Amino acid sequence: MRDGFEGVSISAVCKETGVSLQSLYSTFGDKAELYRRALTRYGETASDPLIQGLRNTADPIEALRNFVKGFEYFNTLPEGQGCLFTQSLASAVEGGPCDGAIARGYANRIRKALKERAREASEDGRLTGDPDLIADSLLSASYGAAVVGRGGLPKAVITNSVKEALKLLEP
Amino acid sequence: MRDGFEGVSISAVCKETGVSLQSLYSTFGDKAELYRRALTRYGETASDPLIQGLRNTADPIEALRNFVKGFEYFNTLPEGQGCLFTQSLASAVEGGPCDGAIARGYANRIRKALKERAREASEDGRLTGDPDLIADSLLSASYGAAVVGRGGLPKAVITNSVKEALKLLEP
DNA sequence: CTAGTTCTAGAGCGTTCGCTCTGGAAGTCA
DNA sequence: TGACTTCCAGAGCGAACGCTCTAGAACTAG
Repeated sequence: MRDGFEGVSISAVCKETGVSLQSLYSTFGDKAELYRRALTRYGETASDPLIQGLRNTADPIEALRNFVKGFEYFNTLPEGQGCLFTQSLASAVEGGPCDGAIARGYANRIRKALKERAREASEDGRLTGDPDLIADSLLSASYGAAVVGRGGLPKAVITNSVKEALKLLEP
Repeated sequence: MRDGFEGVSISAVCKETGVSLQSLYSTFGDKAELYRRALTRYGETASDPLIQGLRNTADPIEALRNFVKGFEYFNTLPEGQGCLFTQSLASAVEGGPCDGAIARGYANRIRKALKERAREASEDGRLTGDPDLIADSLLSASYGAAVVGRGGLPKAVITNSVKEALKLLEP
């Protein structure tokens, strides 16, 4: 996964996971399907909890602030690891096996959740400015942070971005 | 390039560019070097002008605003095209041929230029808030916009992010 | 023209790819 | 025990990979 769809071979996956070649093919069919299932799984374990966190935090401002603070996570990853969806979107080729569809689906769900909470905060009068602009700004910022973290740019870039983004969420 | 380092074969490059296999190898040596040269070339044609624009625009606020407005560019790209550096950083694997070093170098140069202009604007009293935070925020936002554009997310995400970022650059 | 250089199309090298197939070990139930 | 299923290591398939090599076309210089 670290190396993307083309960058890794099936035999490497077997070696790394200890799963036999046979099991792998009988379970997933082919490499493309394995990749899609991995992305789906990643969504379930990484993005779904994120969306849950956005939705379930009672206070909308706190929900959004927690989302932004989560960007710091990308400063803690070991070299060569990062958000699979960001990598998928940044390398998306329509028609190919990794066409970004799964990552795009999750992006739209996160976007929707962000908008809902931002509008909620706005209606409560606790957010100055257009909530839709802020929601899209935070969504885009999350991808930016993922790239910065994975790419090994100075950690201050993310830290500073978080600080700045949090200012948007102050009354 | 569209498909990253592993995603494209040398013979595909020959077919696409019309350059003979021999010429290609005698000029670049091997595939990894060709990739690095392509990235360097991309920096010269895409990022250097960007940095020049940041540096040469007399008014620092206008320079930063133009940088942000440039994000809209990612809304105009055909499918499967985008910023090579963003793709490189998002897929960076240290030790591999595409370890992100070139893209990282350009990132730091853009970051430096952003900081300089932001500080300048701040010293002129035309920027509220910490210029370093704003500079890193804009840098990160640029990568976010590149991902959003390449990934085919709704164009409004970038448009809204630009609008919101421009608000940071108002007095 | 000839001699020398530069370029290219394409065969071919060894390797690895995604994927299939087979032989036999291991486990299950009677 | 014996019939049956489930599993896995590894050989092997055709294709594509990165890269090299060679024969000859195209060009230049004198």
